[in-house]
Amino acid sequence: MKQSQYFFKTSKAAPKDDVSVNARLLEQAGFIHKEMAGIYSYLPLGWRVLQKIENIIREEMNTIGAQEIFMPALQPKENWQATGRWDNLDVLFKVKSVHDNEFALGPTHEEIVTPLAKGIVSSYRDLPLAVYQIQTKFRDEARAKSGLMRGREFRMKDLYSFHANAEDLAEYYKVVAASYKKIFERLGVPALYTEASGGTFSKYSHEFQVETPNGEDTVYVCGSCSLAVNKEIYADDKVCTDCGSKDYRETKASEVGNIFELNTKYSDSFNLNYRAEDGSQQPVLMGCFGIGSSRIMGVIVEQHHDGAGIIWPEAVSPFKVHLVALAGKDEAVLEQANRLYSDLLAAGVEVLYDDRTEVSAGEKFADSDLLGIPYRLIISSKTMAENSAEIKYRKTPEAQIVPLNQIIEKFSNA
RNA sequence: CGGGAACUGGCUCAAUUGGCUAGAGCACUCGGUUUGGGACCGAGAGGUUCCGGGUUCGAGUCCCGGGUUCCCGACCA
Repeated sequence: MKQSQYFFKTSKAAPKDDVSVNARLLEQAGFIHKEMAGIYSYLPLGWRVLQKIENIIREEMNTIGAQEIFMPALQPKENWQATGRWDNLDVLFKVKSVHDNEFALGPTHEEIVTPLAKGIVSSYRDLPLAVYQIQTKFRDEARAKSGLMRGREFRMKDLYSFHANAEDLAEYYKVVAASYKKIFERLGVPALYTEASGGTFSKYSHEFQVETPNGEDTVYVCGSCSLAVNKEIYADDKVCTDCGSKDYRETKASEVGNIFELNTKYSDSFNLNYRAEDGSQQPVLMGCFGIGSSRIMGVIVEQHHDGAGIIWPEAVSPFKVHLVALAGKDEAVLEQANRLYSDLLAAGVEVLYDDRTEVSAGEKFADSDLLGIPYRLIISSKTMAENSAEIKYRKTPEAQIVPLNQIIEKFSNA
């Protein structure tokens, strides 16, 4: 993509109010734009990052046999009344049309997926099943805050599983937990497996917490095995359920995933039953497993930045390479940069090309640091004299001169 | 939902005790200069000072009401 035509603009001044690192850097660098408190537009750069995050999640969901579906954000009032949440869920958006029809704007999708499964599941032979979606969620938070960390409209992957018995549900719960661990590692934000309350559905749940000073949660991390406990259920005499240690340290963290055994909570509300082998009717057991993909984008920035800007992990960077032409009025330099850009595109390398001719070198470097793409390729009259390009790494001060004929090979497969 | 702070051009800010035609930088347009760490000169365009009321000869500034945003807390399937 040529930067001169790309739908974004960096700003020299940070946004006035936003103090959180992710809000400040993502807005200043032109990845997102705030529309209201907790509600953002994603510009091409930000949208690419979100897509990368969600594609990694998608790959891992598919790997554990979950099937992708897509459910509506606008949902029938009756379903929410059936579970009692029309009146009891304090973050629910209720919308009314000009015809006075009322709907819920989905904060989560148990009220859709459970009746949906009724049409599919009728026998033990149909179980187990797992479906997921990646969707925009709506929750009227009392206080939206910290950029993408807590929004009123946000992105989430939600997985729902259906089982014939508790053992099968417990088994899948472990499979998902292992999958989540891998996902957060791939995303560059390793998460603490954290014991938490089960809310209204179950005795317990597990959260995936990423340590960050800006996190909303307080967790206690076992010093010997790193199993964590959320403050909400932590006791002073807590003994680690995994290794028996009593040695805990306190830390701030942000919840990026949460997994629950719903058991028959929603099956009961919607009479989701199956016929067992002995001919009896039995309630289906359910699990629900969430990952906040837009929050993760914020958490990644909170963890990966420096004074000059963002430092994207390669797996989620909007582009792999930032090609910067320092051409000025030197047509030959510009031509060489253009040629390298074409070659990189032809080789399938994701490249953002700073082709702007009216912008000083210093400004280009400052913008490049702010954007945080892992590899910067510089073409200038200096590199041209050596028939080479300079590679500068975003996360280290290091730079190297590489002959032009080796550039494509270097980036096309690594 | 409680407390605090803020709101002036697309962005960041200024405007003396209530006083003249609301200024500057960034960004933008035109011309020129410049190109390895946020260059410069000249010209130009861009405003319902969050909204509504009030006080006053006169309100960006003072008063009342409302809104929005950020921060702290409470809340948080």
